[in-house]
Amino acid sequence: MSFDREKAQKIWQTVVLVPAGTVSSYGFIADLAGLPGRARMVGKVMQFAPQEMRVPWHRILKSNGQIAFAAGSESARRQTELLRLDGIEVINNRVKLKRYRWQPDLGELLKMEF
DNA sequence: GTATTGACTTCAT
DNA sequence: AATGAAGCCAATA
Repeated sequence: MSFDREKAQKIWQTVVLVPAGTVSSYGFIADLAGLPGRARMVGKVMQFAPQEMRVPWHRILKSNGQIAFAAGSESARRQTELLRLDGIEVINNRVKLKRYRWQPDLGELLKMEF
């Protein structure tokens, strides 16, 4: 495989920081991971996230709060279920960002400097 | 090697 | 609210 393990690591590591009960977006994660403008790469890399890392992929949504998968698809339903387990309300394949958006503090971000 | 795709985002209609 | 175009770039074909 010709995939960039280093960038992937950084992305996974960033997503792991998203706490239960909150959500974030592909673009924002890309920014935090030092890859501004590369939201698509975040989604790409998620497929390859090793299970032992327990990456909370379901907490990542589009910038407008919608689930990235087509409404009604198998993946969308699974994501919806996981979000509800986190206590997040999902309506019409979308979440209210005003209510659930993750706002990282400096302490959390500093953990990533390694 | 070129071309298309896609777990995206933003701006402009 | 909906739609389209442009930017993005690694993975697939």
